[in-house]
Amino acid sequence: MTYTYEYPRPSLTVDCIIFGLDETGRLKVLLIQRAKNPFKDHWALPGGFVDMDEDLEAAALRELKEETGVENVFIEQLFTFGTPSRDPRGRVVSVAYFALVNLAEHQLGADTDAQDVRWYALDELPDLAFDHAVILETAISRLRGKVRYQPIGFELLPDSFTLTQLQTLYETILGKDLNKRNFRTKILKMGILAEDKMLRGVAHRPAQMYRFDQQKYDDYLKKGFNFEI
Amino acid sequence: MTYTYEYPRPSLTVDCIIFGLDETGRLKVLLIQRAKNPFKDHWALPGGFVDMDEDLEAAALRELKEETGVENVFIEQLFTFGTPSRDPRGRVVSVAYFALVNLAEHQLGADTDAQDVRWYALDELPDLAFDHAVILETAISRLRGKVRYQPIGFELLPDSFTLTQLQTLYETILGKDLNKRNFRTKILKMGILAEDKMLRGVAHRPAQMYRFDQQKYDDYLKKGFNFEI
DNA sequence: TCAAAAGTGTTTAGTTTACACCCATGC
DNA sequence: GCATGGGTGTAAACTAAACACTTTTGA
Repeated sequence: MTYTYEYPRPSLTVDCIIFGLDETGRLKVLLIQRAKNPFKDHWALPGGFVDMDEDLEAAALRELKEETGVENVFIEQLFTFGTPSRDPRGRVVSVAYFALVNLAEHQLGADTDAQDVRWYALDELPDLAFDHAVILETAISRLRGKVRYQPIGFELLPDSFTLTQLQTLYETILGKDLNKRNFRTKILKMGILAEDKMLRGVAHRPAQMYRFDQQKYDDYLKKGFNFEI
Repeated sequence: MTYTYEYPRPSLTVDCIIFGLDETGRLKVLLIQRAKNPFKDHWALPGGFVDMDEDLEAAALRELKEETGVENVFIEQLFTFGTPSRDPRGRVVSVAYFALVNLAEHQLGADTDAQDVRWYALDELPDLAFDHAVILETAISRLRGKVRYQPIGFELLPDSFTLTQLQTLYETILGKDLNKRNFRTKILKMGILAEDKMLRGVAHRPAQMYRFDQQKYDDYLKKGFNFEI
């Protein structure tokens, strides 16, 4: 079966940039190792062709699940990449989506298109296929921007977390140290955290754990906000 | 001449949302009246099909020029719209771009695809073709967001302008009144404006006019900034 | 008792918000 | 001289930034 058109058409794909935090607080990105040419054996962002009757976002979620096993994530459109030379197979335009997830909550599993799936630390990236290094750079910039006006971090951390964990995450994303006193004051003043149990069994003073309070967060958003840290 | 592929492919288009300020300070958007079906005679955003060897941004600028006569503008990618039902001709995915221009600096001219080209005030919009009302809404939200962390307005106003003009623009975009004293203090403290001549011949105290100082603006950006008004 | 990380007090500088007032012009 | 917008002074409230200190635990 073939498909014929009066004018030429580019192929349309989606790619996913999924960021996760590992146990030690390092920011990682989800990559697959390609099983087919072009770029066989290279690492790449999960993604693939959009079906004819499928929403772009649905295509991204489908490919993500098929190639990596990751599902139930909130994705957000990042940018559309369409430089004519970006794919050796011909003109391929790709709509990129990104998401933040708690790495520990997702089981990885490669399928036929991918030989392997893995979380890579951002400072230990392999060479990436196509223009995926550029796409990833774009996603990192967006993440840095987003953190300034939205309470990122809750998606990345476990349900219950300490303020030090949250601060470390912000420091990782922003790439700079923050003042403990001021960070705590600011975050708590937002009133979007609820106290949870204490973190005990550590060789230092037990930490108060918090959960993200969705109700209070919604109220906070309505008032207009500023997450500048 | 026809083009045959092994798998079906969506069509790819670009659309442009061009905002301009008129003499009286109203925010307007550039629309064309379609000369062809579908949606013949309806008003729509300028746009069209992407050529096979053409960058997305180049396609947007080409279509903009062809359909409206507007050229030499900085466009920025807004979002990609791909709901399967958005175009009655079949699956059409559209990459939307937006720009801010000084309306007075651009001469309008319709071509064959458009019967007419016109600036429409945002509160007097006609029914729009396709999902262009949704695209426009998205662009307005982006504009409101952008104004908070970037010195928008300089593209929209003439080279030389008064602070009241700038304040009125911000009030228009944000949809709320701002305090004159505080607006002036904040904008001037940024140090990105240079004094120009006085605005004379008006029936009130002459106003100091300013120009946007590109050099100082670049310095300001390097330091990190906050355009929250 | 010590190391390690949690958590608090407080001062200072700077920013934001709000309101009231004066200024220069053309008609 | 008055209507019209341009432009300024200043007090009070709030935030941000910096730094030093106390607390609680396990080993």
